[in-house]
Amino acid sequence: MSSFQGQMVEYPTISIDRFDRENLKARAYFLSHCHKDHMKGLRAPTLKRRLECSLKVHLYCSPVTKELLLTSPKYRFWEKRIVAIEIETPTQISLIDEASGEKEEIVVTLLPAGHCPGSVMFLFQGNNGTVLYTGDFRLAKGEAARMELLHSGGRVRDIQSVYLDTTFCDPRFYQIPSRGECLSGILELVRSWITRSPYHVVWLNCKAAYGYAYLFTNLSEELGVQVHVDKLDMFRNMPDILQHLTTERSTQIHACRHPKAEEYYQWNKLPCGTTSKNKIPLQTISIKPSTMWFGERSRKTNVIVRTGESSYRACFSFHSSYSEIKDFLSYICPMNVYPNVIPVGTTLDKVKEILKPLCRSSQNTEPKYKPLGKLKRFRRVHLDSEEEDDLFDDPLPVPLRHKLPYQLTLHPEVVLLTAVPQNPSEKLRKSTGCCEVESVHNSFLANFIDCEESNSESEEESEISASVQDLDPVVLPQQKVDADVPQWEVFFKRNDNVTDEGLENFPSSTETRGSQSPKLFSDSDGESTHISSQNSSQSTHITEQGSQGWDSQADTVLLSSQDRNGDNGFLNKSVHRPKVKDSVPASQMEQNILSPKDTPSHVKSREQDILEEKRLPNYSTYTDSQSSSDFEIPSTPEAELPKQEHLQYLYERLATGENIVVEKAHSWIFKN
DNA sequence: GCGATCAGTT
DNA sequence: CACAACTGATCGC
Repeated sequence: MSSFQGQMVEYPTISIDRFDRENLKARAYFLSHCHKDHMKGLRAPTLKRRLECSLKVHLYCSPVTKELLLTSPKYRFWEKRIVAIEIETPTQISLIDEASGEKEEIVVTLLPAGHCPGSVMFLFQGNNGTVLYTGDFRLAKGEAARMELLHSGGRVRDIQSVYLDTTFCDPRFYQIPSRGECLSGILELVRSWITRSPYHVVWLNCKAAYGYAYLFTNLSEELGVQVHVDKLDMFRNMPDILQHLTTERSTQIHACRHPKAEEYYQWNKLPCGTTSKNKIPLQTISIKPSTMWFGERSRKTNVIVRTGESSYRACFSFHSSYSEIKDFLSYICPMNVYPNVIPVGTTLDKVKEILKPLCRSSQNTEPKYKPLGKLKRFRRVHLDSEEEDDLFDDPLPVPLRHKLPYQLTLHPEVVLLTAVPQNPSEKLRKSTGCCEVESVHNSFLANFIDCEESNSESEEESEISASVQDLDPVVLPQQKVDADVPQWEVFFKRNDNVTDEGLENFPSSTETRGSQSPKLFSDSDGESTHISSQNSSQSTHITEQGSQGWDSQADTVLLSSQDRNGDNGFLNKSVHRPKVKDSVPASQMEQNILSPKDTPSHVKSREQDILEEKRLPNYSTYTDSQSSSDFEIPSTPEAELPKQEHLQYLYERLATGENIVVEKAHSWIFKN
């Protein structure tokens, strides 16, 4: 819960995300996203009255936020006073004191925050310096480096203060599985269920909050099944979201709600009814998106956790993890940082203690040089003319250039890779200002799900860890591999460190698919579910943008290949599959088919086969879009660019299963 | 009656 | 152990 009071020390005449008390006097208002806890006072009669007499007061937000806000009649009175500002378009605003006529100019730039549809960060530039208000955000490691407008003259802007979303700024929340990993996990769970028969349905037990649209659209996109929701009028002008939603209950994916949701959750009843239109009982599983987090050194487990016979929790987070926050802030390296949130169980001082070392020290006021890697190199020459923070020499800053799709603007050569098979939902993501970078890439990446120790909640039945077993046949574009840097995929061998435990997580996907059995794996003791993390925690951060946490990529790569090998012909969605006994509960089927205790030996050999294939010279066919960009954009200024021979060495050692010195690897790749 | 606040729940 | 939303009780206008 944000404890930001609405005002920044540098620009106290504007108010952001708070509209009560002192903020009633603001010359301008800003709303970062449409969540209630950032809208305090926004519909209060006092503010409404003020608006009626102060005609120059406006509310600035993203176009999507405006749309969502005005959907609610309670906020309609704002209609004439909301100014939608396009993402990444520096815009000058005059802050006028209506009593004195005093005027101050400020330039604001909206940057995508990846928190929910329309969510943005605000970058303010004015006479009191450049400040960044992050609102709530979920940005993967390295994403700040790709935000062009955070840079100037090839460097990170000199930022005076950051007002930071510190929701998870505590080492407890060291990592949260990436959006892509979570999405993949949920996708495969849903797929494994709804492909059994038309009467197998999934209920996504989501809160009434913006932020799940991206989940719905991705599931719908991948599975070709619309999502049943109660309301969709807020998306009426967002066709790319709208097309994936329906208010018609005869679909297999539901996100409809009910006041007594918990009862439904426990009894696996669908809020909109328990039988199909022709009175056939529906087989329902429920999935509750929840934040799951993992400590730095914790064991691995899955992003899907089974909580009952037919109920699951799936990892889903709207906020950046501890390591993502640290990456973000250390990249920006401002003079000051102000936490917007004090997480429960910690204090302002503790949070500051964590964040202060990531800021510029008071001794060294010189902004640190931030090499921009490819971003810098790919900047066009003409851009240099508008660099060096000189926006105020120009009375009316205009957009820096013709607006390109986000990724194009930021990382042109990555776009060449991903834009080839135009992702049909890219427009949507753009339009919602949410998660563009990661989503787009992950739809190709087929990120998978493994992460460390679960924060199981003690509720409902004892939890059963479950793992989704295989991935959908993601069509990867043929991708160019950076020839300069050794590729992890070439060297990594799945069975390096595969223990029996590890294998349990990887029953053959061909097996699974062949029988249309569930792709879930249940394990009652939880101890044996985790994938041996030795290797993957050493895995280098070779994802490109949309990059995830720094581990688990090895598994991701493996699974992607495994899946594609075993599963290419499987495209038939929503067809009845007679082989499966519809009435058998998922748990039973999983036990029957995927019992960890008797993983058939041929499964292992199949794995080996796959791994062999992975090492074939034509591996590039299967290579994820994981270019080397992260090496070229070190996440900290101190980070050393790994040398080719080092990487070569590292990968070879890992590939052959030999020990390497972990600290050494970390010093190349990770910050501390 | 409405809204703000708080505690509790999910 | 979180979030974001909701519910219900209480208080004040």
